[in-house]
Amino acid sequence: MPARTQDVARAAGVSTATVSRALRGLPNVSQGTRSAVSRAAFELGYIASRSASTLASGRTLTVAVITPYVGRWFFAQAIEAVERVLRQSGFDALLVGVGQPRDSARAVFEPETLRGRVDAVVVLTVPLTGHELDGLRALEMPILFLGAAVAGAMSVRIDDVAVGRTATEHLLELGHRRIAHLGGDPSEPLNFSAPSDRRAGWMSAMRAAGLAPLPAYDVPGLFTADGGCLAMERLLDLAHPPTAVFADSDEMALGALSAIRRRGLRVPEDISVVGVDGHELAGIAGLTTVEQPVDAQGALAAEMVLLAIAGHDVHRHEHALLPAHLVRRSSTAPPPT
Amino acid sequence: MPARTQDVARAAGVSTATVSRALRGLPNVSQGTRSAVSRAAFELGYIASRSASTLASGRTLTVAVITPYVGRWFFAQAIEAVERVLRQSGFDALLVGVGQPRDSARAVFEPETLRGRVDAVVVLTVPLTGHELDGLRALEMPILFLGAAVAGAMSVRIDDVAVGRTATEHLLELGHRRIAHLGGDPSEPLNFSAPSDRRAGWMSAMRAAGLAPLPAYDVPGLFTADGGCLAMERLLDLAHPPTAVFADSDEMALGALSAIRRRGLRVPEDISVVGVDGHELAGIAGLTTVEQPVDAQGALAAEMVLLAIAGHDVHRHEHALLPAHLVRRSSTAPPPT
DNA sequence: GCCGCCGATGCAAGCGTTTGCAGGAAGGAC
DNA sequence: GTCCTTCCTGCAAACGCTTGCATCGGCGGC
Repeated sequence: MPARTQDVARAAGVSTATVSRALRGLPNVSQGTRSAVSRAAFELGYIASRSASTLASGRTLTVAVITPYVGRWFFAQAIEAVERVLRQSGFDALLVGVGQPRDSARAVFEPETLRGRVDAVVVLTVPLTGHELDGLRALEMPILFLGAAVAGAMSVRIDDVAVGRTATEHLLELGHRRIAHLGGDPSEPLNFSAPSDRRAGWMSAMRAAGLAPLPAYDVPGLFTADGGCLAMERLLDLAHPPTAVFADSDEMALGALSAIRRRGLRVPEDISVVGVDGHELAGIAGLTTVEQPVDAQGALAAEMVLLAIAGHDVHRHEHALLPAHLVRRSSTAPPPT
Repeated sequence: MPARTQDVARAAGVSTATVSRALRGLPNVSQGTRSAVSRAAFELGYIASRSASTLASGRTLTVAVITPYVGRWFFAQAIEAVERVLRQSGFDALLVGVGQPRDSARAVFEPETLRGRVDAVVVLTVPLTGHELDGLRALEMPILFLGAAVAGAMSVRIDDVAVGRTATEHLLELGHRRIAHLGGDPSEPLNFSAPSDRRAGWMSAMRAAGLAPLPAYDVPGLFTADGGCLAMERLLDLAHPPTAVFADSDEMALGALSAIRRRGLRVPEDISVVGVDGHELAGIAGLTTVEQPVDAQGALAAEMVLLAIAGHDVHRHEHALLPAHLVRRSSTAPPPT
């Protein structure tokens, strides 16, 4: 039913080879022929078959976006940006969700299935096994990690250690000494690098201030609002609760805020809270946070991957580090005296 | 480099036709041959070329997910569910973001480009133009609308009129009379059906209670927390502010909550707020809400689409309506006396 | 013991592009 | 006027799988 190359060729009075070249803007096609072919193609509503051209050329015009979550804030924002930029360049985004945690009960992510299916891969802070990583590399196509750096592949991220340090130093400058940390899930079989890096930043800032980061002050918040809420309650139950909390994500920080208020304590008078991300609701809630440019990271990731697909090997191993900056709001203040 | 059908055929001592049939579980292949082929395929790490098999068979094993947003809560949750179920059935999800609002400055969504690219389409509450809808129908493949009902296509959604009524009736039962509504963006060139349906539910419940829904009480919140915040401020500036607010989404409701508190008013003592969705942060914030099963909607949508692809015409026009129910929390109470 | 039927297999023709190679026309240099 | 380039164009061979059709045994019924 739909028009084929053959139909366009016939209508324009040329061969299919010329149609293919004309439509893709290849050189060695006369101006007259080119416009004749374009017109014929337009009139017939011709759209080249994706599978046929992929089969013949090996190009897919598709990029895989591998992600452990779609529903969580960071991932959703990043996916949106990546997809937008890809689409603007005529590329499709193939969404690949890999279960998390990826215990043996679930199907493993099998990079091999992407061979011939996509031209490049964007991996969203998925903690891959060595096996999966090797499989990905064996594909011999551009790979970009968004939110983590992996040797031998491109990456776009923020400096998570600096993020942790920035947040902690902000609290230290306000005069806090008992600063807790709400992090990821230590029981996750594979660790994301962001939480451990942010924790490292927290520790480093504490030590630099001559303070010892207490183990009891380092609690898992699972990167969810509920988790942050529960973790905060645990902290408040301590004999000496912290006067400030640094949460690895805004979602956890918002959970912490509600736990604090439910106890009848005030923020920031009794306890200060600082998060990470730049979640829309953080602004609404007056949460001080270390804002990261998610949209920019996603867009840059897509652009780098597109360059690599186009053969710009210059970027094949580029590691981009985008700035994150503290946004002071009303959830942080000096500790109670 | 990767193994081809030919290689497997040679290794198993059969023809490529038999390999194809054996590997896909088609009938008329002896048990012995089947296992020999499977073993050979496994040992060679054979994976059939997607483009070749699509070209030859017309099947793509891919479903397009068309969405105006990825970053917003409902969409992100729904996409995650749809993708998960598709993947479990061996299908890929092609993410297609269509700009919103889709003014002339942006590339229009062109359904024709999906021909031969996917086996079915899931449309997430995108308000399509008649032209786009016609284009989609011309594809002659299963189409399912998630979050809205469109004649001649499958759909999965909640009863949005009932949602509006449920929320409003809850407030009426508590004794509220001055009930406002935070809705979508009336300036959107194309209207989503959810906001207008929910508004209709609000109006219907008000009228049933013998009350006239005031135009001044019907304000646009743009479906964002910021928008909800601003809209709430406008309501509070009225000579006679409402004693209760029904917001079309939890994100707007959370924005409203913060606007109310920033004015020094208390929730629910001074003003009651009820949202819609079941956002994780709604639970944390104690927001009363009409919870909708987003994950279930997404999963069901994927399942229906898969059935339709498999040729079960029974479902070709099925409209599934999932239940939403009120979750009472601490943001609603009788009005101040 | 013959015939018909059925299950298992192979043959080969697509599916719709892309692309290396060759042919041919036109134009410039000598 | 000849020869060599330079462009443009077409031919036809892939690309790797699917599937209609033909073939070929073997088996049961009569």
